[in-house]
Amino acid sequence: MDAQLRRGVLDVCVLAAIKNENSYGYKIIKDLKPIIELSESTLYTILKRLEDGKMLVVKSVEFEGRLRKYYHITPLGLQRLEDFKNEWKEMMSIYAFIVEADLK
Amino acid sequence: MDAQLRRGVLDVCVLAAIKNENSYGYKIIKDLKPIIELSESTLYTILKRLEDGKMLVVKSVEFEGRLRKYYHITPLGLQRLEDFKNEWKEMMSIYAFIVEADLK
DNA sequence: ATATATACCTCGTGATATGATGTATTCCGT
DNA sequence: ACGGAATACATCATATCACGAGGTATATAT
Repeated sequence: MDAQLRRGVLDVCVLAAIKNENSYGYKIIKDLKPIIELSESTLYTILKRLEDGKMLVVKSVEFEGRLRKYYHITPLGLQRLEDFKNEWKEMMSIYAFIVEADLK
Repeated sequence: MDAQLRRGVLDVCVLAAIKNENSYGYKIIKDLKPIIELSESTLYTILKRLEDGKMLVVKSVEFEGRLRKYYHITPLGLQRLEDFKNEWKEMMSIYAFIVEADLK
């Protein structure tokens, strides 16, 4: 898939992945694998950015002797998902224009 | 609209804008205005990139005393539009995942 | 023992959109 | 005749971003 197109949805995919349950890095990658593949370096960059933007909060939990960072979505993160749905409508009309131009 | 989302379609919008008639910078911006707004600096960057990628060719034409650069799409540019349509299908399933997560 | 899976992190690089800025001509209202 | 808006092109610096390469450490399976 086109790199640029990916960028538009990566953040939102990560938010969607933690929406219903607190998850952690390694699990997010595995959960998203059937939808969209992303490397660890990419994910951690995104998680950091989402944290800076206060769209999620992090909680370190001891698990089998090692630390595991659980990510929990915030109201701002939920808002981002809502915004995305509206942005998608705009995207659909742009897509319509492109396909229409293609039919002429 | 989200900046990242834009980036995924800007190139393709420009290609779509010149698909049916040779157009030039200033006109492309005006034509795309109802669909997606972009500044001159953005457009010329994109046009340069598309030219480098051989997705369009440029032809300078004298028009009312000044030079006007007409952009014409190439087979590679048309292919890019086709590819985009396939990529869009992937995007739709990603979107479905995001909305689905939102409903749970 | 060794490899694989789990789990985290950082750094450098290349690609990108955009605002700011510059140049030059034509058109239009007063 | 004058001034500003529209037309038309271009470049540069900046900030943002995904990602590969590399690093650390433990648990589990072969």
